[in-house]
Amino acid sequence: MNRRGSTGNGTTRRRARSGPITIEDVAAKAGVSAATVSRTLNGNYPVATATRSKVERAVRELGYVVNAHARALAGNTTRTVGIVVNDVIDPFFAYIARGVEREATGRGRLCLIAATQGDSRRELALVDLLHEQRADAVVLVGGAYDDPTFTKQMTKRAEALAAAGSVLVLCGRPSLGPDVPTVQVSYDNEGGAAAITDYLIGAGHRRILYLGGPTALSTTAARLAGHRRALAARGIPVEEDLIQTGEFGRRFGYHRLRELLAAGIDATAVFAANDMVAAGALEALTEAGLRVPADLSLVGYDDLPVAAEVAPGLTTVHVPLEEMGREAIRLALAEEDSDTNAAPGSSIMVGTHIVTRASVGPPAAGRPLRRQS
Amino acid sequence: MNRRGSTGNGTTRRRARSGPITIEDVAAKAGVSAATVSRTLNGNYPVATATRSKVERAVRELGYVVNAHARALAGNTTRTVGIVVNDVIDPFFAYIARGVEREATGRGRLCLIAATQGDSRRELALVDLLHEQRADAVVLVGGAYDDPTFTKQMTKRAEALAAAGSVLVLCGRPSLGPDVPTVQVSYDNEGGAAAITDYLIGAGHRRILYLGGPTALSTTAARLAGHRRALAARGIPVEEDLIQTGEFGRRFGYHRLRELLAAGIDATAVFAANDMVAAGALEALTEAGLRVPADLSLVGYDDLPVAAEVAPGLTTVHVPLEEMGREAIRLALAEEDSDTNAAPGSSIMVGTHIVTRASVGPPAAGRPLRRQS
DNA sequence: GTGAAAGCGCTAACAA
DNA sequence: TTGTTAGCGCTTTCAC
Repeated sequence: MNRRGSTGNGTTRRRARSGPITIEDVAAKAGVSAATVSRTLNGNYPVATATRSKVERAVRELGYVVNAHARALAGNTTRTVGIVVNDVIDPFFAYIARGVEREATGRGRLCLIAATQGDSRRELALVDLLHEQRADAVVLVGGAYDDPTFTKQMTKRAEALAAAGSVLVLCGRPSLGPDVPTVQVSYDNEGGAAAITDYLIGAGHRRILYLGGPTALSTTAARLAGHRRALAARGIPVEEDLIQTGEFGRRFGYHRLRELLAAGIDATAVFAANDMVAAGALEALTEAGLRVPADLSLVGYDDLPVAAEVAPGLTTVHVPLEEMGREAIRLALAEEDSDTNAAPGSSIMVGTHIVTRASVGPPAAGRPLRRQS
Repeated sequence: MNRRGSTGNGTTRRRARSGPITIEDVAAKAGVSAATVSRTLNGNYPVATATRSKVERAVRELGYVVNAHARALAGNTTRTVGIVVNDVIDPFFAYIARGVEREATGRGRLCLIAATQGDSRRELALVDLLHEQRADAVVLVGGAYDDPTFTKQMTKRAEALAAAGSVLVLCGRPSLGPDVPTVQVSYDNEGGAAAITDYLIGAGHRRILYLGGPTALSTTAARLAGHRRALAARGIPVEEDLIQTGEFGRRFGYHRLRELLAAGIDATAVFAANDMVAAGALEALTEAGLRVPADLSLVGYDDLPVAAEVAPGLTTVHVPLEEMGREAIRLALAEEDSDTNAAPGSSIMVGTHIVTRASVGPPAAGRPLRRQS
């Protein structure tokens, strides 16, 4: 409905209309052709200065705003990128999203964002939706689903995207397989974990409780792997009682450590799988009347804001999340912009480093540790 | 480049092509017309069951993905909404963004997001960009700019959007004026501030330090106004020394309170203009060896995650941020979907309530308070 | 229930 | 430097 009449209009005057202002309207008002208006607006073609000002004036007076969809359709270029996250609140995702948004904006792209709420089917549907939008790149962040069916379905979408000249970017999540056309941005998850475990060992700790993080998912299981590796490298036996995996949230850290404390734990330090878990652990410790780091040392992972906000500040592994988001777009658009379909799937790994705050000290004497009084 | 050849193809067979798969390809494969494919896909028109399955099969086998831009152009419907925030990291914005994203997704819309980084000119440019995208609604969140030129420019955009059948939504930010076509979602900023001040008074406090928040911007100045109003209502004189406005960040809370503590302050409670400031204040207090709430009570505003994360938990004013985001989209799309151009600018105010945690107690005896030792 | 045809608003050859 | 002319891929009358 509300379509403009055909051009077969009896009068020679501009036809009276109510619809949106189009490039034709601007052209008419400026006394030039639509092509000239287009060229002026896009500035990718020589236009006489006088013509240019006439056009600009007409645009201003008419309040003309180009229709991005018409442009996308005709020009075969959308100037948008998509990002799919678990949840826009979670700082882990939010920082990556910030990097994506900033880099995209810097390259003149708008950013489509969608949240899965941890639902893998929604994730697939959202990738489709972003494909429909013909986004120049679709970035998938963190939190993968460890399910072969899912992997197959996502692989199909990666291929479809690639066939359509776009690209699926895996940001901080496991690969879909060697032959799947994706771009990958990862960080040294295992290395960071090994480094901070080694840091704890260097501070004199031998009995370190590993707390939190799912057991299965490869990306995050890497942290535990790094922990084990560091222990092994120093010849410290791994005691399975000291490996307490579970979830990634603050609540898990609080509750599990609370239980452990009630039973009494024989450890001098806690390595929480991420800062959220660490914050929960700290709460349990404080509640139990235990001081950090005097009674127990504590480290986290990710270097989220909460690590700096708790008291004492958390020594943790810094992950350059925002940088990863930027890198995701850089890589994706590099493939895109350089017309070469050459690079079948570039991939990059960013480094991590330890941020020292106040939560680590030498091992305390008395053990096992229990809730006080 | 890469355009398909004209239809004047010598052969009767499907022409060999490499370009994207279009609705025509699906139609050919299913042995129906493009119109039928369209109707099947949109499900808004009767299609024979047999035909439907043929089409669905063709879609699946070809891996066809509809082109949203072509659809938008032809159907005059984009199914996207836009949101402009200061920064995607800031929980205040992130929660509202979550509401917008969820409500939009629930209504089959995709969400375009962009961040201003506090730059008003960027904000104007981003609204233009979202207009180009023909977003069904453009939501502007918080952080307004107190500048008549800016207001005029944004007003122009609100009008342009309205003329184009879209709508500008002001979410938690001041009105552009009575005649500007916008939708507004606000919260009871002043009421919340009055309520929590009254809560403090009820707990026995008479000398309350108000800390943080810009002096100028109307939205946030409302908090100070509410504070004053509650004091006045109880007949407590306002002492200007106890009004310490400034910024909205954690750093401000920390540094300003630290200075005040060094000089000694004669107050029994602190009302921080938001939870960030409160967190900073708490840090300064802890560092000074003062206990909350034993030595000093402390309240915040917004009920951001940090309020629950610090120890002791902050008693604060809960602002239903996510709900505001949802409401923004509901209102905007209600105007949109009900074709009535009737509602010139609906507006809604959501309520706030106090969340009680552990940071408020009875007034301490000894005063003035100083840094200990 | 289905097809043919027109056109959404723009860009990109190709001429001039 | 500018205008003319085809479409981009889809939806939607209007017929049948």
